[in-house]
Amino acid sequence: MEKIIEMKRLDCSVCILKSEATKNLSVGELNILNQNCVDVDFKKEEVIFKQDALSSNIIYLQSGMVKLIMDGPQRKQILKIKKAPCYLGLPTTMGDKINHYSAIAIIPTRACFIDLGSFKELLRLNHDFSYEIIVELCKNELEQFHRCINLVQKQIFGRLANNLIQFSEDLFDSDEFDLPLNRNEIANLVCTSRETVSRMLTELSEEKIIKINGKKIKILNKDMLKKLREKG
DNA sequence: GCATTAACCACAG
DNA sequence: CTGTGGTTAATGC
Repeated sequence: MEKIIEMKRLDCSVCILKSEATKNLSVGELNILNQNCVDVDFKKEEVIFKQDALSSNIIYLQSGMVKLIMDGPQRKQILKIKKAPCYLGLPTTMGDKINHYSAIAIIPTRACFIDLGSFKELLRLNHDFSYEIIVELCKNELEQFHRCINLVQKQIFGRLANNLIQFSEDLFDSDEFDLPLNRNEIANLVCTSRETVSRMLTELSEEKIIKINGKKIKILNKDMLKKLREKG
């Protein structure tokens, strides 16, 4: 029995290559991590954690991509798309006992579940580790503030342009990519209707700013797209 | 008034 | 699931 568990244990040193925070861990601390985390593979559309469920894990995304969704009074709202490597659910696990949003894989995703107690222990033990976690949280907060301004003060072309640029620059590092969401979900992300997204995408295509073929998008005129983003 | 923006409905591939 | 057309309400010259 002990042996099987032993075999299933993972080697966190692999992840060290990716996470700014775990780079700082000593051998002993890494051992704590090693013995208190499990990694899981998720298929597209599988739920990684669910709103209103009890949360007792910090989740580290090793690979893949995820959408964060919150049930609002009117409808479900896509809060953000997150790409590995990153931590998931820091605010939802540290902020309350219960998840305030759900995370769903949008492509095959590998995630590491870290026991909350052990994670807190590492925060106490290693200041450099904690520092990196704080940096990640701060970046997240700034991003949210920008997203808020973007949503509230821009019209839909600006909002859509902003999100297309983010897909290209932050998620795919390419001017050509497959949309990870259907039109309805894009509408939800941009806070508009599905029909409006359709119309605007075809319009952007007619203006030769982007090229669309189903979910495939190619940005042809990034300058123009950026102007749209600025103008709102 | 008239124009613009964008949501909602309906219908067709 | 998507794209398009018609309609409608709100807002701003």
